[in-house]
Parts: sequence; C-alpha cells; structure tokens
Amino acid sequence: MVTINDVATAAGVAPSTVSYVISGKRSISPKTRRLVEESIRKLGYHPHAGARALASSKTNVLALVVPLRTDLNVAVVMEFVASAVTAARAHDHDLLLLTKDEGPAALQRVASSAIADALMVMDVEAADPRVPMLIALDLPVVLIGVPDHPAGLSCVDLDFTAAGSACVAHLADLGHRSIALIGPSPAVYRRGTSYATRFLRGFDDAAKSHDVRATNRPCAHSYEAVSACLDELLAADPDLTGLVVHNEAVLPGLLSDLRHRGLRVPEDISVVAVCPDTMAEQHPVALTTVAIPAEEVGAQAVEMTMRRLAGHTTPEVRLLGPRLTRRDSTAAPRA
Amino acid sequence: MVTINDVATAAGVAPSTVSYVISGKRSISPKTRRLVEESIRKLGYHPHAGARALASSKTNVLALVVPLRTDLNVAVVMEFVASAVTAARAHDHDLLLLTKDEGPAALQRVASSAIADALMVMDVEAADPRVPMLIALDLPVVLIGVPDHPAGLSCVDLDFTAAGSACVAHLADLGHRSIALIGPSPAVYRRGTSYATRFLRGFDDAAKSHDVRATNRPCAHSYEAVSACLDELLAADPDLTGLVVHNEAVLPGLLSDLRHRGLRVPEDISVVAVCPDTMAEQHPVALTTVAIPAEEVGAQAVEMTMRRLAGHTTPEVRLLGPRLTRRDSTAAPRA
DNA sequence: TGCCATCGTCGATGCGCTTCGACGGACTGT
DNA sequence: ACAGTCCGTCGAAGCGCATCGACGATGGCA
Repeated sequence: MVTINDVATAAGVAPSTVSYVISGKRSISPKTRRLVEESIRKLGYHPHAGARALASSKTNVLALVVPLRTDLNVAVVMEFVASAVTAARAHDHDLLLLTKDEGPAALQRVASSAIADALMVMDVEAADPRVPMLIALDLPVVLIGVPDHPAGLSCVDLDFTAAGSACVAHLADLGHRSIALIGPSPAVYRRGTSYATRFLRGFDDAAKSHDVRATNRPCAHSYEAVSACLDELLAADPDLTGLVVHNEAVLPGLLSDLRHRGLRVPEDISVVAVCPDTMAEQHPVALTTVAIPAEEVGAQAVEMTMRRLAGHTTPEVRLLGPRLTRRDSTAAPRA
Repeated sequence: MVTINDVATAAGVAPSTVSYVISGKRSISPKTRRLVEESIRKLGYHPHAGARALASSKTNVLALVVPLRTDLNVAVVMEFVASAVTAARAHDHDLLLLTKDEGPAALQRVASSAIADALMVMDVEAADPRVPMLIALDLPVVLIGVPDHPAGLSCVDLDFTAAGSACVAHLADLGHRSIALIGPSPAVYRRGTSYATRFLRGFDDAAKSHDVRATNRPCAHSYEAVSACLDELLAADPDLTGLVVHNEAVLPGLLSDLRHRGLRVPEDISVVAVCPDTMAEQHPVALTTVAIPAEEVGAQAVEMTMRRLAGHTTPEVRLLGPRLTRRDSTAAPRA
C-alpha cells in the first residue's frame, strides 16, 4: 500500500505538505504542488479512506435507504438510485445502500459508527417510525417524500397534489365529464405512504372545481385485479371516458384489457398515467403522462444533502412541479 | 461520540478487553463479558468504522458495480441488488454502490483507498476491459456473468446455454417444429454481453439436436421494433408456432401485438419467456418461463465473496441450472 | 538598514481502534 | 511444595491521515 509518507518522500517534502496539496487548505508554491502531484500520479496514491475518516470525521459517503419490495415502482426506485449515485460521485462522494427492512436501528448504527456523513431516505410514510429517530440523529438527513411531521428534516418530492390536479385538469379541458382514478395497490394506502394520499387529494379537489364526476379505486398489479377493477368502474358508470392511472405496474395489463373489451384508447377512453417518461413510449399507444421525475428528485436530494454538509443548516422542503406531456392516449370524448 | 474507552471505563476494564469481547478473539470470563456487554448496550456504543478499518484493514463493506442503463432488465438488476444487500447484511457487511459508467478507474480507486473489502461486478462483457484490472487488484472479486478469460476470478450466473436449450426442448417436446428466438436489443450483442451469446448457442444447439427449424432476431424494446420483428419472423416462416423471448422488456408489447394480429397464445402460438418469475403472472396469459434467478445469484455472489474473505482463495465458477416453469403460454401446436 | 507581516513548509499530536507481548493468578501434575 | 501451563486481563504501539502551532525565508515599508 502506498501512503502519504511515500508520496512525501518521493516528492522530497513533508507528509503534511502533501496533505495540504490534496486538500487545498493552505497555499502551496507552484513548484511544490507540481512535485507532489507528480509523485501522487506516479505512485498511484489514493488516501486511505479509513484513516481519512478517522482524522477528519468525514467519510465522503452518503447512505441511501431504499425500499426493496419488488412488487412496485421498481423502475422508479432504480432510476432514483442511479441518479443519486451519479450525483454523489460528482460531488466526490460514494453511496452506501441500506434497506428499509432494517428499520430504524440501522440508521442508528450508521450514524453512530460514522459510516456515512448523511442519510437519504426513500419511501417515507406519513407517520414513519423512522422520522423521530432521524430527527434525533444530528446527521444531515434528506427525505424523499414528505411525512406528516418533518420537523427540521429536509424533504424533496414530486408535488403529488398538483400532479393529481393536473391529470384532472387535462381531462376536463378535453371535455371529459366522468373520470376515474386507478390508484396504487391497497397495501400502499394501508402503509400510509403519503404520496398516494396527496395525489388523491389533488385529484378530488380538481374534480370538484372542474365539476367532473370522479371516483377512485386502488388496484393491485395482477391481471385479475386490473380486470376486476375495470369491471367495477364501468359498471358504476358506463359513461366513463377518462382514466387516471397512478400505478405504473398495472399499465400493460390495463391497456391490454381495455382493448380486449373493445374500448379503444383514446377514441373510447382516455388514459393519463403517472409514471416515468421512459415508460410512456413502451406501449402500443404512447401514453399521456405526468412524469415521475425520479432522476431529478435523486439529483436534488443529493444536492440538498451536500448543502447541509457544507453548513447550510436550515431544512427545506422542495416540491417539484408536475410536468404533463400529452401523447396519444388522451383525446376529447366522442359526443 | 461514545468510544471504546467510555465503555471500558464504564465496565471497569481496559479498552483492549472491550475489543476482545466484541471480536471474540480471546477468551473472556463470563463476568467480564457480561459487564462489558451491559455497558455497550447502556451507552449505545458502536465502533467507529473508520478507526476500525484503519486498525484492522477491514472495512466490512462490499462494493457492487451495477449497470445503470435504465433501458433494460431494470427489475432484474433491482432484484439482484436487493438480494445482495440483504445477504451482505446477514454477514454483517454493508453494500457500496458503484456504477459501470465510472469504468475501471473507479475499481482502482476503491481498491487502493481501502473503501471496500471486496468487489462484485455485474453485467460483465465477454471481453470486458475491467477484467484485467480486476485480476491485478488483489482484492476478492466476484463477477456476475462470465467473461471470456476469467483467469482467477470467481463467477456466478445462470447457465444461459442450458437455459436456451431448455426453452427449445420444451417447445420441441410439445411438438413444435418451427420456432424463433426474440433476443435482447442489438446493443446488447454489440456490447458483447456474454449471456446473450451463450443463450443463443444453447438455443441453436438444441434446435439442431431436436431437429427444429429455428431463427433468431435481436429486438429493441420499443413497440415499433417489436412489431417489425414479428412482421419479419412471420413473413419468413408463416408456419412459426413457437417463440422464445429472451428480452423481458418487449413482453408487454409482444403479447399485445400478437393478439392484435389475431394470434392467440397459446392456441396459435406458444411463448416461452426468459424473465424473473415475478413478471410471469403480470400478463393476461401467465407465461411459461425460464426464471432469471436474480435473487439466488445475488445471494450466491455474496456467499462466494465471504468465502474469499474468509481465506478460501480458489476461484470458482458457478453456473446455476435453469428452471423452466410451465404456465399458460405454451401448448402443443394445432395439427 | 531594520522591523514586521506574509507565505510556504515542517513536525508533532491525536483521531478510535486492533493487536501483540507481557504479566499475574489459578491450576495441574509431580 | 514447586515448576510449568493456561487463562484472563492489561498497556503500549501503531494503522494513515488531518490539523495546529511554529518557524524560516521573503518582501514591503519606514
């Protein structure tokens, strides 16, 4: 292993000088800098992470807690993770992956063994048991999602309320008078994941203000569940002309089932989906969507984390405005 | 921060004794052990990861390199990652996430700054530029996938050759005489990802030995590409009755397109898919599949890594036997 | 010319832990 | 009763780095 001493010897300077060249915390003469940098390169020197962490109390590691349920929004989670790693690396940090399954204890562990400098937590529930612990932790924490009482924690998320409204507004503007929301699986509501509730609120509010008949129904992602869901919705209101789908997993089944019923999209029924943009084009009919900006949320989360690490102590809540992209799955209802 | 000294003081012993209680590397009297463990619990002590790494040259961190292309097998990657984190935690290790994008240099960095104790690398290509570097690294390395020259590296993967054969054998046994393989997108072949080639070899060999007419065609995952692909295959052989799909992303589009053409599954055409089992039931017709055992591969990869860390130095190549599950998408062709 | 400030560099110290050698006491066999 | 063992514990050293105070050299100004 090559240490800072080796570099110092090779460059003919003191180890501390090498350290200062690397950190830039004191001024260094151009000549010395050149000498040191050359030795570093020649020897392939990389500071020992543990030693650095011990001496400086900084690990240059961000911990990310992800849900690893595979039932749902896998693509979204993956996209988020990808963007977070990339953003973290751009700030010279690495990403440590934790799972929600380990619960609050894992957070405690990471914090008190100084494994990471900050925590990012996905899939936050309304009354998440991890929140009180996170608040007590005195590490920078950024939540993806907004709990009921974020008290001093930073949060970032899509503005799901606005997203719900945007979907309704789009359909209403096209002239639809009766629409339905196909929501996440009942399990999501049961867990109290806040985005589901927030989306629903936006949906309901907008339906009211646009004077549109609206119902909603959670839906599991099996083909049978989708089919049953459609049965119910169509039975309840045969004049239904618009569907808002806040559950990317059911999309393939839903579209295929609609066609099976002889309902054409968008001629007979319009569909607005809430899903990552990349998913919009993978269907026979390109879907009008409100994008889930996983990538941007990931980047923002890292950016907020870095701000905290840089000393910006005031927590912030950032809600990203929804972006609706019109494609081929929505049209005016037939008269 | 609570240190080992605090614990030692609280328990009335020397710090080294506390260390030995924790590591179990020397025998400790029951009384002392009880005393120390109580103090640890009471104080909520967790060893400082950096200090530990510095002193022991072990980080208890495994680095995992994932591809973050979102175009493809996202679910598989995610499932793998999930299983790897879980397995790693079960061995008291954490998981650090790296991306393939960072290239070989990142591996070098991780190794020489002692950030992790071992490397697991996904999405290995036949002539992967990272392989020579990994060999030189003298860290334990486990590859997911098998390159042309693994020379001393451990590998684990599904036996794709056998998987290709299994698909053909299943269709041949049902009586199909003309089948086609819809493969991964051309980009995958271009990259030289070895599983694609291996699957194809198994497919071809089995077709020959079962005396079945067989063609194959890579296919991008857009709906248009799928449609064009089917056009070609059906034009080339109108008697085609069996499809092997080694590209989970095209499944929704493919099934929907088949129905659109009036081809019923399995009455008119049988479909065998290579994909995670969880995906098999999400379609209108439950799919006969050869499972991609991402979860098991993840667990095995971690297990192999731990063996290496425990001193087992001989590299091994583990190819997991394919498991074909018959569901509703395959049947005998009509006479 | 002499004094003080500034710049660039150095040496020493300590971060929290693991590990090695040492040491006292209890026990064994004779 | 004594040497030889083994067990349980301790103290010290050192892992590789960041950081602080100190110090010589240089340059500006009076």
